[in-house]
Amino acid sequence: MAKQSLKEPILQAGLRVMFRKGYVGAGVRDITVEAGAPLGSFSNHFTSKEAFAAEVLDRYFDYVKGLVHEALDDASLPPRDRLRRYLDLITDKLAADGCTRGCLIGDFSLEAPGHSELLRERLAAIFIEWRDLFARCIADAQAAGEIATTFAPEELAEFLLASWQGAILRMKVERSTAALERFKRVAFATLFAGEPT
Amino acid sequence: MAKQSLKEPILQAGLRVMFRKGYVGAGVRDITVEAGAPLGSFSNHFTSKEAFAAEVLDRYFDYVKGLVHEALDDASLPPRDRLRRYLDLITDKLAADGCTRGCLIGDFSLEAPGHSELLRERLAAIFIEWRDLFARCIADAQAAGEIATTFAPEELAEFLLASWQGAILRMKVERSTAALERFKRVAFATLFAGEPT
DNA sequence: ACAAACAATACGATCGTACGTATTGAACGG
DNA sequence: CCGTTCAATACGTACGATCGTATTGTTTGT
Repeated sequence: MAKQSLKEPILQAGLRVMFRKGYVGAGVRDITVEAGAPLGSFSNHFTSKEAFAAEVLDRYFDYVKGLVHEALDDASLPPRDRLRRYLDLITDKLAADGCTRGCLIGDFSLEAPGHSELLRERLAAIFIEWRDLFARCIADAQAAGEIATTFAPEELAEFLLASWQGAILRMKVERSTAALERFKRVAFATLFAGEPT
Repeated sequence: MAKQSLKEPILQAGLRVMFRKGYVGAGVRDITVEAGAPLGSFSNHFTSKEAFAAEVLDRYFDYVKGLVHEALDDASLPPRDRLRRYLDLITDKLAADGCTRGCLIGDFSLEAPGHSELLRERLAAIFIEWRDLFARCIADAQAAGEIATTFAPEELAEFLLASWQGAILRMKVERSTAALERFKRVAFATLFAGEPT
């Protein structure tokens, strides 16, 4: 080994800067300056900005998966409440940043398909994995009679994730959590309502 | 007057290019080349890229409003079917482009808040106007007993628009209309379901 | 000493913007 | 009815900054 690597700080700075400025808007220099690293270190550790972004995205998704498990694996709560718990958790985190940043996965979803086929494919894979995590919880809720079985768990999970991204998008424009709260209010009264009696 | 103005062609080219590459990604040169106009003409007609984008956005929203009225003012259809008609209309248009471009309003919602306060404010205003158009139709549907009155029309309209943007986002990643079709299927069975009996 | 990583600089391309000039069509005086 | 004038617009080009990337030492820890 040589000197202590700056790879990790650069990745973390990349996450922050890309949150602020998006994939295209985040310059490599912006990132290295934020990391307190020289520009050359970027070339050294990453073959391209695109490959770098893919790595940032993967790490971010790992972080998100941690939050998902934190909420959805909580056996002390009924399954339906675990879903709400997740959304509340995210709401708090987004509010803590003043509603200025959203979800990197959603951000990249809008930008990346036009710029990078690599990122687009990574995103597609992420959504599948993400959806399966939620589908399991939804299936449990359906089995417990908390949620109507009109739709398959995967179907509801896809709808939830996509629509939630839409709510986050609105949050950024309005600089308010109103869209997030509205999503929860409406979704849990309709989408995640019990069986029609 | 002098020579025929190239302002209009440049605006139309701007719409196309920004669809493909986003706000940051679309260079002024890309746009003028697409328009077959010299770069100087851009400076002449627009004070900045930001102001230009605002003008493109306004024109795009005018176009969208045309589609909204086309679907929502169709008195031959019951109100609830008009909503579906609108979503079908958009689905067809997005599918016609191979699911590569989405909605400029959604695209800008992601990028603009971090780059331009001007655009952010325009977007917020657009969403309000847009929502009111749908709220009226939803109110009619509620009055006709087609949609449950659990939520206010404005509330449902906001939810619809935000979630629909989320579905479009997914469409771009998956290059398929599956997310759009799923949205309609689920939303009309839950969100826009009749009164619980 | 030898990899690995830092560190500094430079490349060509492209970025958004600005400026000076050429060209145009309509208004106006005779 | 014609020629001059004038504002508006097109147009070509150039600026300084920044883009992503590459290259070349220099330092560091084992």
